[in-house]
Amino acid sequence: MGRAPCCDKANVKRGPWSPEEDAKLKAFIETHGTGGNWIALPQKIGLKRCGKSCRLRWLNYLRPNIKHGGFTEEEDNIICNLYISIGSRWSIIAAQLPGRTDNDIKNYWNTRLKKKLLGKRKQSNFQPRNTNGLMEENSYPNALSSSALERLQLHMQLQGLQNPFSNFYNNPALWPKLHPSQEKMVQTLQSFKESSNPLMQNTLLSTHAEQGSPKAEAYKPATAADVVHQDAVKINSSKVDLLENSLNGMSSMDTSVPFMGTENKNPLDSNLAPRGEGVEQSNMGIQEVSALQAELDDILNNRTTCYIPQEDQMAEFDCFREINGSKESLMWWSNDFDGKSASSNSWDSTATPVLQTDPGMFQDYELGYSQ
DNA sequence: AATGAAAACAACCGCGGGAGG
DNA sequence: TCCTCCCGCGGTTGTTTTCAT
Repeated sequence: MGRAPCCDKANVKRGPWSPEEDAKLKAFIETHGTGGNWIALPQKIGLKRCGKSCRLRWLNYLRPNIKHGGFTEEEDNIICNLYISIGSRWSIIAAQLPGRTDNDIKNYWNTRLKKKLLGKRKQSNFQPRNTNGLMEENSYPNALSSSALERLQLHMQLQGLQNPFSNFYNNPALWPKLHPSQEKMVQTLQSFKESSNPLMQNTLLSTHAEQGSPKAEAYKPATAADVVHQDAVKINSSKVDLLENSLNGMSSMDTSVPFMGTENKNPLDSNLAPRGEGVEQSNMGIQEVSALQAELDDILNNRTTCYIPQEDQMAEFDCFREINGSKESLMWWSNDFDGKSASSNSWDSTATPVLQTDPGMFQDYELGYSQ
């Protein structure tokens, strides 16, 4: 059983839109709106187009205040930063760039920006070396998806040695505000763990309380900062869960949830934990328990593991020789992140683009405008 | 000037999730 | 609570334009 088609494909026109079709669609929507039903809209105005096609045409080209082409350097920086931190979530990225659509940004990234940034990458490089300095087969970077590797490389290129999460972890001012119910939970849990690290509070919240709180569940993240924050919490909560469960000797632990699941899109995540392996409870020896205890302590004390490329790996990239930015350059997010931006979207020109609030925010590094 | 390759742009497709009955 | 419909998203494909030879 396949999915039912959204329209009768035999009777709809496909391909480029004519000026007449554009005019019809634009005129109708400007006077009547979409009517809340894109599927029915083409019949209303006598267009032989799929409703989805109409929607796409309107959102990407016909609605007011759309900008095409001519991306500025600042926009490049924003796109690059956000891609590295949250991946290909184009709608979220577009929400930070008024007048830009997710499709436009996606195309721009795929056709130009990515090449601009990665074009200088040496082929067949970034092979990790073993202790003898020899290339290893099937080693970690090869196991990463091209997207993950791309983001990792971009991140390293732009941020030097910094793990994107490390500054984020260490600077509470960068964290997005929590839902009030979450804040309350944090306060409760604070005394429980006596942790001085607010992120750990969030971790505990996520690990032990979030699923049981409909309000917290309903508080869906929508900003770039929210997404990054959520990723960070997810990483640590998974790990803390596993470690705590291990140390508690829970025999019923679900080891089917690896640290690096398919949802985990951040390449750096893979450095935070063993790849895809659960903990063998029954065979766990004292040494393993000690190691886990130490690892848990690291997390609780905010000593997050991060991928630090070796000198020789760094040297493999032309880009590193071009970096003149500061290692402290990852202060992407201001305190202005809050719930109000969560409702923004790419076609809402009235939405406050949170990343625009500080024009100097992206001065820490420059893209390679050498061409 | 012709032609093929590459780049850029535009549109389509299918899936997931939310809203509402 | 379940089911259906629709919207929105991200990946992919198709078309057009530009560039190099």
